[in-house]
Amino acid sequence: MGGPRFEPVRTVRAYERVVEQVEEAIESGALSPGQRLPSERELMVQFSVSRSTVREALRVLQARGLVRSRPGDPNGAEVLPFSPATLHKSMSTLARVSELSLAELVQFRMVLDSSAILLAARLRTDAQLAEMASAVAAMRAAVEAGQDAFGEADVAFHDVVARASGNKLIQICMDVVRSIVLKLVSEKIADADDREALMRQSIRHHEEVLDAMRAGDGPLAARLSRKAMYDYYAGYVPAGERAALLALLD
Amino acid sequence: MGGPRFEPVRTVRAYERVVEQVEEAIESGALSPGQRLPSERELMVQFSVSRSTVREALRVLQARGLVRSRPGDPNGAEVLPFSPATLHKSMSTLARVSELSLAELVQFRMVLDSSAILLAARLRTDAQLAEMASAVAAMRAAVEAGQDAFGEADVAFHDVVARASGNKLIQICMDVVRSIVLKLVSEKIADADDREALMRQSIRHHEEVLDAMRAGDGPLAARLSRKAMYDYYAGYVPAGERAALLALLD
DNA sequence: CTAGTGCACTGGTCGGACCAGTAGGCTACG
DNA sequence: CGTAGCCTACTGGTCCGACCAGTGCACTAG
Repeated sequence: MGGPRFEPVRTVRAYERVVEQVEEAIESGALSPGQRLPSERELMVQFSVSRSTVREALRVLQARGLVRSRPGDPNGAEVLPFSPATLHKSMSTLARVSELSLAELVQFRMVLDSSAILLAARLRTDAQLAEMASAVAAMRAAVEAGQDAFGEADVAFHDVVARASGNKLIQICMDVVRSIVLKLVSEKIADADDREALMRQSIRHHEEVLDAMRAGDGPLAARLSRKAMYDYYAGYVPAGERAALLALLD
Repeated sequence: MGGPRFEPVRTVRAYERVVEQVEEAIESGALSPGQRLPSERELMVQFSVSRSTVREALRVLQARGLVRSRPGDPNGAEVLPFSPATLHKSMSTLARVSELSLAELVQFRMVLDSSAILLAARLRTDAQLAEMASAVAAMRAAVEAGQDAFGEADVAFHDVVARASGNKLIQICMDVVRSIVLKLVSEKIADADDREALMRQSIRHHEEVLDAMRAGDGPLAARLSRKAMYDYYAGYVPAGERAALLALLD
């Protein structure tokens, strides 16, 4: 023992080093969204690697949502502003391959949504409160119109709440998980009668939550929102898994 | 108007179609983790594209964490079991480029952690409770030993809680966000005196949470955990942003 | 002054080539 | 007969050169 500690040699691929450098430039702010990378032929000179290597690096960067390239564009690849698209992608595959149950997803939404509402009840502006109210009004108007309009108004409501929570991470995660849940649920949509009853119930719940927020009672609003989410989705969740959701209700 | 609705032709890159097919095979279960893809030269025959195209597709799949390839391996690329690595990656870049503040991250942890504790208080087994107790004991023993051991014991505690919550999504997100927070905080570590006081305080808090869970009082345990997290991290959070964290305390 | 045409780029794809690894069969030696 | 060592047939990683189909811009012809 003693003597120098040898580390296992980690062979670093050439394209990985290209990725690292470009990634670092983007995250450090040296390259900001909207700016262009040099062309592939220019990059292969700067990095002194072949175009194949440059292209593989660009594919990785593109898969990570950092850049986008268009054929024929006289400029190089474009640096993109961050979008939760890759977060969404990886969470979606997580949901599929890792066997996330609908119950777990809904439970996660209950947690995030009620927390956002708790925060929003204390931090929201009056303008945001008005936005929420008009979203609920849109929901009411959409009962007859069709399910698309109702869903959109519902999403709009929760979007305002998420924004009002002041936490971008909560906002993004709610957005991602919500769309996954909606996709799962849309595959087994309830029949028309149930749907209309569900919609009316949901509107009532939203109004209650809104009232509680208006009154500044965050904990109440949060509790109501959990109950609302449960009532809305319980029918889609296998009976055996509902117990986990009930554990979140008071 | 009227007439056929023409959609804009979406030029699909060759490598994208390769990605789609392989991805579909993996997510449908036709290819399960541990299995091998055909070699690149074999794939270029099956898809009748060039090797460059196959390789770009493999780079994308690798960036998504679905496969891994090793040079010299007589088999092709290996199909990987899902790991939260790409989720972690995208959330990390989110934290960096999208300017997530430490306050937002800690707030997110407060939400997830307290929810996990709330669930765990009702769903945990006795064995898991014992694991938590031994983790706290390890924390106590580690105060003198060093900061690494303390941190590991702390992580172990929250890991058991996350598992006991029964929600894999919560578990994974907690893991990801926790490591990001720890990385941010480790850069501005408190000086030794404060640290020891923090550790002792943290242990006391963990014991209180543990007691509440033992008593089956989930809401109390959850409230205590939020308070504990706040006390532990408030010192690292700029004063102006602490208000958002306080909004989660009762 | 404008409409139209090229040209000089871009990224996407292809094919071939070489290298450095690895695994497993084969051989030659003990 | 058993084994240590070599040899070969693969693998992925990298490079090169070529061609195509787009795009934007300058230039030209009306």
